Amino acid sequence: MSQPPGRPRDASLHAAILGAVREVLMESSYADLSMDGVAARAQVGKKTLYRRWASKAPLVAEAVLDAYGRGGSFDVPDTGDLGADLQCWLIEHGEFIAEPANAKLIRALVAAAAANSGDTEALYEQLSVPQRSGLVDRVRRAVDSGAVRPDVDPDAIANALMGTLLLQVMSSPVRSDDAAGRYGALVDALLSGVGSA
Amino acid sequence: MSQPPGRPRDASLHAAILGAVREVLMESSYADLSMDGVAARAQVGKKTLYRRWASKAPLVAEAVLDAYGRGGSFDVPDTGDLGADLQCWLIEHGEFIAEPANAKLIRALVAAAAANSGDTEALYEQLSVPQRSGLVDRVRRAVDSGAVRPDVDPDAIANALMGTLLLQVMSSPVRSDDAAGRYGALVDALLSGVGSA
Amino acid sequence: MSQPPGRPRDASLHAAILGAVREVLMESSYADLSMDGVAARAQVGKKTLYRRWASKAPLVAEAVLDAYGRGGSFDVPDTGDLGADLQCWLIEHGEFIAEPANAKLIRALVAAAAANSGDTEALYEQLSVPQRSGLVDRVRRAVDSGAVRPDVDPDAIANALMGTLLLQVMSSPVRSDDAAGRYGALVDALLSGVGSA
Amino acid sequence: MSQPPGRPRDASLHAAILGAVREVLMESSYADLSMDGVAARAQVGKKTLYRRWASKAPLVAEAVLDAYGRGGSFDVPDTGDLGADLQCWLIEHGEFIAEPANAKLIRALVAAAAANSGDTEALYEQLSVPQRSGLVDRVRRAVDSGAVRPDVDPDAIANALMGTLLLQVMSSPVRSDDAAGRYGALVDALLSGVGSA
DNA sequence: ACCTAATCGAGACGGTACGTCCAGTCTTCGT
DNA sequence: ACGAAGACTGGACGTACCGTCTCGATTAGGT
Repeated sequence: MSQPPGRPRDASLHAAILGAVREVLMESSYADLSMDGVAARAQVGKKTLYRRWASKAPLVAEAVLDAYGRGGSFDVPDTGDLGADLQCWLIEHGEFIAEPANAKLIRALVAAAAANSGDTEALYEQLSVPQRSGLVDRVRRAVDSGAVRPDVDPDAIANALMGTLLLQVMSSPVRSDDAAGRYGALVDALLSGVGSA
Repeated sequence: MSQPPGRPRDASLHAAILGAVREVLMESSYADLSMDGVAARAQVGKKTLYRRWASKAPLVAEAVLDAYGRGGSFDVPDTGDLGADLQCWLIEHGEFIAEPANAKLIRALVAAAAANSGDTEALYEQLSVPQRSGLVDRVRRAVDSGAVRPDVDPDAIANALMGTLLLQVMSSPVRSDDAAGRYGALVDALLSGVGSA
Repeated sequence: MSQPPGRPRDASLHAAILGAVREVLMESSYADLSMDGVAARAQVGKKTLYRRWASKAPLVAEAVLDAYGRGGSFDVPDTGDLGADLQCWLIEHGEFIAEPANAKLIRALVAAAAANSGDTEALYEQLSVPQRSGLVDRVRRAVDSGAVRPDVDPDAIANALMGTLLLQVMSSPVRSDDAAGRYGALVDALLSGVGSA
Repeated sequence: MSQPPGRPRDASLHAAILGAVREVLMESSYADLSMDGVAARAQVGKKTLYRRWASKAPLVAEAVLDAYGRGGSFDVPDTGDLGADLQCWLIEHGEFIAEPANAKLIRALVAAAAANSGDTEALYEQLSVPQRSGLVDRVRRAVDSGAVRPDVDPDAIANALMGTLLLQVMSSPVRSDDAAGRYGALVDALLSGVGSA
């Protein structure tokens, strides 16, 4: 289990660089973030950046996902009440993206994914796959316990919830006030249907 | 109704430029699109571009929306059957974004909106506002006719539908096959609820 | 006789750039001169530099030769007295290179010529050919008029004079005081020989 | 005379490094020589380079002077015949620099000296001082022995001879054929004068 | 037929970022 | 302490792009 020859990479730089990326992102945007700027702010040579990340997109992706893993919560609660659990998850994430700094980070990740055609899929899945699987599992458990109809498509539900949040993030500057109220309405509609019963 | 003095703008250039933008976008991505490249491909001087669009973002936006208006349909049908109408709208748009070329265009618009914080709102609203209003109107009409419960939030429904499509377009390369099937499931859940009743 | 299409190059930038190069060169050295620095000082984009010069070496060469053509004198006088004429030429150039600023410029040209193997010949000849031909012509005229022996090699004389100056430039920081006095001694030796006769 | 503690320096590396420097210099130029390249070619760590030489310039200087001391001869012969002795010295050095590989080495040393204003004096003197003192001594001895006129300036003679060689090496690619013939002509002129007697 | 005025293609311009490459230093291991 | 290997900061390299500008040439109205 020997170490490769030469000076090992400084692990502490990783965090410093990702932190610098987040700082820049919060006070400007993906387009305004430059590798030069990150290097300068992190007190790091540009070569160190390119040794660890191939380009701007994966660097931003890691910085954002790192923050999300650090501060955001991924788990879907399971109290037995599916409606309450989904609404709880929705509100939790809604509060996260209501924070302007967090919204900027997510928008930067979307920009990184959308800008370069090669990176779209890879980067996007990093964020969405764990979320989706948490939601799908929760719904599936509700199906298994008989709480919801067996012909319900858990993926469709998960997409609707995540899509609502994504749409919210992208149009956040406007009208984020009443967004929270709609989360309950969405879950109500999904749970009980809109029919005039 | 007099014409301003000087040589009038060549109207045919508009279409040529937007077409060139779409060509570039389809074979690469937003990041790879350069104003120089567009000018060269459209056989146009750069000054002509900046005379008509303030920067890259609105140019891309118009090119994409132009294609959307040309090939996609914005109207939500109203047959009286809300479920069928929403599902029809969803499938129509789903087929549009299933076309890889169209997906690339939409992703370019998302990139343009997400990259520069100043453009996020403006560009995003151009695409989402007409869609949202069409959906909200349709749902509201269903409320008025008593077809659905009066406490339903039309905006929450619209967000869920549009968000599902947005999420779809961003992760399109993977799993676009069974996506269409889920549209019915989503509408079912919204209409009838997931409750095991 | 038509002008090529597009905006023509700004001729006034040429002088501004060459001046900036000379400024940098006088307060530092060839190695310390950077294209970035020149561009910044001349208030010019880097692209403008590379549009006109392929690299640092030819840029420096033109800047130095431009100054030499502007301020230095190339002509060998012809008063009929070969010794006086050569000594005059030698002193004139000696005074030019005694000026520290001028010596720095010449050293920069030498560095430009010596650094890149491809440029050595080309750059060096630009400076030395006109000088050499002036000297050789003058000596040849003296041969023709019978003032000096017909078996004298004008090129050998020219090389000795120019080489003395070149050596002087390269070791100038030390001992430039008594250099002037030696010019007379060299011409004396060449004219009259060192023999004890 | 005690040995310092720790592992002693590997003396064989010195030659290997200098050899690697000369190899690189002969197949490219001073500008194309990098410390990384030298370290790689000599199978040596960069730290080892900087432990022994302060920077690129003195390393190149030692490599070139090492070759000069190895293959060229510095001594001015003293057969009693000053003209023959100077011509012999001139031809010997002329043949050395006529070898393209040697010319490249000398040009690299000139580049090292001319590029950084701090190194100009130091490096240049390393090569020229021993040469000059040999020539000056030889001429002074001729003065003492009465073979030449007492008012002859030995430094002026030495400068003319060394300058001729320096000029030759800098413009070597062109016209190195008849250069050798001119050495005799130069010595003739210096010894006997150019006057038509 | 001239004149004014805005358009057009072409391409130079200043500025900024890109991604690569070096110089010179530092840090790991092994000798 | 010395050795190879290689990560580190700092900064220059040469290229590409953005958005502006400056040419000559064109294309309309108004005189």
